[in-house]
Amino acid sequence: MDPGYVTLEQVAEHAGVSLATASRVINGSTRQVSQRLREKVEASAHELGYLANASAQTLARNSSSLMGLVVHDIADPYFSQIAAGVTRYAEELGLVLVLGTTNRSTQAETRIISALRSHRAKAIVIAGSRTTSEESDARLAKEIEAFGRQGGRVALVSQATLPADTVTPNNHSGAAALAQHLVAQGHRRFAILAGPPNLRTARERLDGFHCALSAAGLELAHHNVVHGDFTRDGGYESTRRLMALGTDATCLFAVNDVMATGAIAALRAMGKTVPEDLSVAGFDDIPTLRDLTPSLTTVRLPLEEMGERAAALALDSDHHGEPRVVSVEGTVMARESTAPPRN
Amino acid sequence: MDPGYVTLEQVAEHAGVSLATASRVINGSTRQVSQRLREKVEASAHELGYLANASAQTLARNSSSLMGLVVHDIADPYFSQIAAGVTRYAEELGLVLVLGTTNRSTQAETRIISALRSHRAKAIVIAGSRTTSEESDARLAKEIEAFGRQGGRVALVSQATLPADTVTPNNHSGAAALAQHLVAQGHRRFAILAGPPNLRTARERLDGFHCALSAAGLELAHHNVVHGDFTRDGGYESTRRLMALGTDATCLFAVNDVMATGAIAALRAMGKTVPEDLSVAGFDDIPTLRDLTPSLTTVRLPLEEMGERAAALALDSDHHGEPRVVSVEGTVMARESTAPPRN
DNA sequence: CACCGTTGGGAAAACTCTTTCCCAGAGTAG
DNA sequence: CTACTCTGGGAAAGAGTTTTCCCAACGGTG
Repeated sequence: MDPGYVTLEQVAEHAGVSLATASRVINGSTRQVSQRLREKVEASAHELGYLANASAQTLARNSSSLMGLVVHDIADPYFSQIAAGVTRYAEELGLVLVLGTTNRSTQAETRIISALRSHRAKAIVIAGSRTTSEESDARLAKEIEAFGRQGGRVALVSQATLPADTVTPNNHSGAAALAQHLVAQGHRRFAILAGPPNLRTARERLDGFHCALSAAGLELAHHNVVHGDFTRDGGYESTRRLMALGTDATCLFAVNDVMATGAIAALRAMGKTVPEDLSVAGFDDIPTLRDLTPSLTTVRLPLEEMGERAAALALDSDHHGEPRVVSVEGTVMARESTAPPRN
Repeated sequence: MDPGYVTLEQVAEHAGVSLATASRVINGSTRQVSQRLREKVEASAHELGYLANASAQTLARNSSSLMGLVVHDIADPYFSQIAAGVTRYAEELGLVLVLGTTNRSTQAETRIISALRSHRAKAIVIAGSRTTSEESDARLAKEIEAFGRQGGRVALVSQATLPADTVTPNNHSGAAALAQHLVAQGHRRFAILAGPPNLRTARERLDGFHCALSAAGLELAHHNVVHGDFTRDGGYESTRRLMALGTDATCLFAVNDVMATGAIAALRAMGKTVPEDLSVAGFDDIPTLRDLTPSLTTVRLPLEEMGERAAALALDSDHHGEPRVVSVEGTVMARESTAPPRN
């Protein structure tokens, strides 16, 4: 009856040494083992095809080689980019990455984090903007705190209200820079697809854009700001509503690229051409969207790098003070979807 | 000194019962526990904030709640779609998903699988076409076999040479159906961006397309088939090479959507318009690419569903015979990037 | 009322490692 | 030559669960 795996005890026996010695050979412990025994153990391990039992190791060491990543939706290119960065960093350190998706449910989020806690994960990266709801934040903060007491560390991507290291895009300044660019192009009246009203990221981009307009002495008409889902279809839908009400705007700013994509599709369906009838700009610079026609004016965010840096923060175990905040600047990518307005 | 976690023993003590009883209450075992004790234990567990140690459970049960997913690149929308399907299924069953990315290295692949083996994962889904290299397949087959002996199960997405359950798109028939559609539109001379020569998926799509042309009595000129990377940039590059050599084709078939995207970009850069100067078709129907202009004629694959079905196969533990193969048909999506050729 | 089967509780072994602690032997200094 | 310090090996004690095995109590049958 082949159980399918070999234990360290069998390796030790096969090599004619004690369990302790075998253990010391397999994982280079601080203790020395003589060359002779070392070779014997290594030979036996190889011959028997020994593979350590990770759970037993985790239990004995009380620390695992797992790292967690929590995203809203892995099929969303925004998150899959970040995931690629986190993955790369984890792989480099020989860590195993656990992926949890929340579908924007805070309940799922706490469930996932508690699962990671139960697995004694080393660190967790939580990506994805949070709603501004106080009460779900409190629940999450409690989980994070519990995780910290266990010796785990958390880093966040693009959200700064929780007590943990954070990598956050400077949404405010990115949106402001975009606004300045558009104003310089000659636009004076803007419409905004502002996404969900309580989503922090969406809010910051809206605010940044708004501020820059104010600074330029321009007003943003209330009826030109429409809220909707943070998705392609949300952008489509919001644009239809905006146009149905009529707008005098010459430029439409969607607070992320996928919404901008939906907006362009909606405008095309209505027989409007971009940028001739209306300019459209987005935010994020999603790689898969770079080949849209017209190509999208947007703000580039180094998403993969952000993931990597968040992973690095989460795994930097010798920092123990105030949460650190790394702010990442976006750069305006001027492309075809915006053009000076026709007078 | 707060260790940060509560053990089952502490719960048992707090509730005034034995460790065995506490264990039986927390995970509904087959054994009954009286209502009275059950409530006491539950109350204690809740009061102390008990969270089971997953490693200890895995060790004791010799079976974990982990499920593995192996992809080439999580930022590639093809894989992130599949990942979304697998995730959904895993989450439904309360399993924790471990994500491994190989960057198309078979070495990384075996490393990841052995890590999953060491964690006593329940099942693994391996997504992504394999190269047709015999020798790396053999190594992988050995890992999979070892995993099976441990009681784990593997399912593959889109590759059928290994001895494990497989969900595979019918690349051959999908490409053939696409070819038929294009021939019916009036095209007679085709060029193909065939991807890497040794990549199974690419090969099958090429073959299917080729077969259908032959059946229609059409030839495929050798110089009209160009190989290159399976990526957006590979498509761009391949198209440039194709056009530099000159082609008489009226329609260009790229064996996946991202390559088709690169092709359209390259053509545009050369001042050619699609579909007027040249029709372009792809394969996969990546959602984020649906808003391209012109919209892409392609073959739709239900990627998320494929991921889900693969997960289901991998977790269906009462099947123990020959590997099963689930074939998924693609459907031709006729859109704007192809049009009847101008005579 | 004796016997038997069932129910529910607890003690303890098992799972596979890591690490502490102890000990023998070798080397070194006084 | 003794005493002391290293060095490297092994026995055994954990780590936190699950599960087997044993036992007491109870209810029903003849």
